[in-house]
Amino acid sequence: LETMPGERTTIRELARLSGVSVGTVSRALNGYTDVSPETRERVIRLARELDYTPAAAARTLVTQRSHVIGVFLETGVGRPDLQHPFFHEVLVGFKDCIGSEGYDLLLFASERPGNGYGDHSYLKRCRHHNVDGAVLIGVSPEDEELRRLLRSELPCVGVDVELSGTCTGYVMSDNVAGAITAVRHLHGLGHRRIATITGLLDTKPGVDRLRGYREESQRLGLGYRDEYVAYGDYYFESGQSAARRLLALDEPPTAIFAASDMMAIGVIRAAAEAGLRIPGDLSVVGFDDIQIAQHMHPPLTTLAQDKPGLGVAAARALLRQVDGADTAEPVTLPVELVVRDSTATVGG
Amino acid sequence: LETMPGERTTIRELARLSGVSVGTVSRALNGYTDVSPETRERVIRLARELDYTPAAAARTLVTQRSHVIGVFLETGVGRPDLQHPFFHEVLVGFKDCIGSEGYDLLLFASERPGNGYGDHSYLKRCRHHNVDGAVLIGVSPEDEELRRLLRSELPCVGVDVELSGTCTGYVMSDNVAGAITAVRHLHGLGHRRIATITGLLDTKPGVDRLRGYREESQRLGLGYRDEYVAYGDYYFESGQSAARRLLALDEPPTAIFAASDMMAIGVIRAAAEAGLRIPGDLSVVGFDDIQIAQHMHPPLTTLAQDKPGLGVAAARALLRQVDGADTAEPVTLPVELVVRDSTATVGG
DNA sequence: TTGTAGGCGTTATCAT
DNA sequence: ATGATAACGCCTACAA
Repeated sequence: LETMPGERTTIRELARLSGVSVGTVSRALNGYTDVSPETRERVIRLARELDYTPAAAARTLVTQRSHVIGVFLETGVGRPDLQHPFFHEVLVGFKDCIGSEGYDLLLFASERPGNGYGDHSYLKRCRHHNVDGAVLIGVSPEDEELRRLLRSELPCVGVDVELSGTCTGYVMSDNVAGAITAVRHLHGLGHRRIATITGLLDTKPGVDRLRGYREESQRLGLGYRDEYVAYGDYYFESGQSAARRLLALDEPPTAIFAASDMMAIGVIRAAAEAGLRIPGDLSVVGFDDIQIAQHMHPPLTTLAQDKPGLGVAAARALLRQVDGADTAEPVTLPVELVVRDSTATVGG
Repeated sequence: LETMPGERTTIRELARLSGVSVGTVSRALNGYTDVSPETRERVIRLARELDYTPAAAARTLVTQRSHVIGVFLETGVGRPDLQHPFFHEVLVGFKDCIGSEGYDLLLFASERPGNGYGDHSYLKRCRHHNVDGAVLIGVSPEDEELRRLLRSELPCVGVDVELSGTCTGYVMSDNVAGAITAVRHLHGLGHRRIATITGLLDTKPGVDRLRGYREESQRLGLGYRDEYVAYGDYYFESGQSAARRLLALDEPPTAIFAASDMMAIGVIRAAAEAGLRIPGDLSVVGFDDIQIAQHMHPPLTTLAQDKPGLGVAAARALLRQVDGADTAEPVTLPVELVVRDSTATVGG
């Protein structure tokens, strides 16, 4: 009852050893009902003893289902968002959820897999590996190659990017509501001169957070001041320099809503340079709730995104498509205001 | 010259359309020399027009090479190291390097891929997908299942974990040297009462950083004080509470070497609580050089690990194995002292 | 309930 | 230089 050490145990081997045909083995292993209990038990036991595992390649070939989900996680210099640990945290949630459903993840790394046949486009790479679906993170929606993928019949889901296509959905935090909450929180503390530092405005989260800021400012009758909108790119440096400009204004803001925690940290730094105390002289609200946010000095008030939750939502949306759903509703997850010590009543 | 829209273009289709046999098409596409220039050109052009890509599954089946590298990135609660963005940064370097060599990454997510055949062990999961090699991140080397994988003939490489086995190597920063450098730096600034906060001592980096601290302390004649060694787990909270204990000592240290930046940030926080100024009253050195290290207040002096470099080194080591190398030397990468503002001359 | 056989898309080994 | 043809490991009608 032994096999060669280095050799892969095949279904044929199992058949030989258990004295039935390969067809029967396959049926037994795959839980078909039309196989006698004794046979099934014998086969399963043997499979366990020999530590048998089916060859995914063979199975994929015949069933045309790979049980693998493709992941495009763009980390190039063009899309620096990915240095952001944010996406990795989303990916963890995605992985856990999809894993529990029997799928593995293929992280696309090569533009010419197997060194063959020239550069691979999004769609080509998916087809090459026969992935059952794909999740797109940090991609730019304008890309023509990407549009071809979305036009195909392959289930896709975007994270933090508004994708539309045949079987395509996306997940995103409720950025507008988050920004509104931020402004309202500051307003509630008595602030009337509230500025914002935006994220990249070629990303939907960036645009939405700005929109929420504007809407709520207007609604609260704060009036719109062009000079109170500074443009950033989510990163520390842009937050710091934007804050410097803001604080140098004739009528500087008493509160700043930054569209990311990293920028908020930059704001705090700029405030320190200017000899301002947080939150005494300036209140700061961030966005994301990254890990160190709570460990800053002072701990940062921010809008917490449910990062693993976004991953789980993406996974669910994708699996629904894979299982043949015909609709692909975009899903929006709520964000939560976490009040810590970087905000206080105005002048307080 | 058209194919069905949703249908996959196969090599057979290519053969039909170009009027040659599938064998010839395969040879033409794979760059064999024994095919006439005209035929080759015709086939390649057709393949491009039809956006043909070979089915990885079929190819894997016959060649027994998948051009896929498996990734075990343990993110469970048991191994919380993975919340650490550190490993993700390593993974980026790994991915880029391995991608340029024509490989893609399979991120293992499911314990029962395809919902079949019971839970999969490390080895089983690798065999299932026929990966050409595997990289192990955040795993515990004691695991019996893991040892079975390492005993197999499958090329493996560990990151920050000392693995040994048939075709197994590992990559790691020079943690001992890093700790030595930290102590020497502080000693050079006049510090004589230097404490440390360790990382997890069931990880090699944790042990090595402590060893370096001890060795250099002894060498410099600082004497060994048991009370100057506090135990942490790499995370903020442990750094904070360890620092509180250290600072409450009768003869508190004037400098603390923390085995991670997160703990160093915890130290800074504890110092602030105690009314101590950094670096005036206490110097702090971290380890890792995580992104926010430079943006802290004060910017953190730390030992920078080359995270993408570790990934690249891991990739190279693994590919060497895949290509048939018989040796698997562990590789150690140097760390670099980055002096910022959290360290100063004693009492300065 | 079980066996047989065809086929999934390639590559590789023969001939020719 | 090219064309058959046999694998690769598995699933799934269809037959028995």
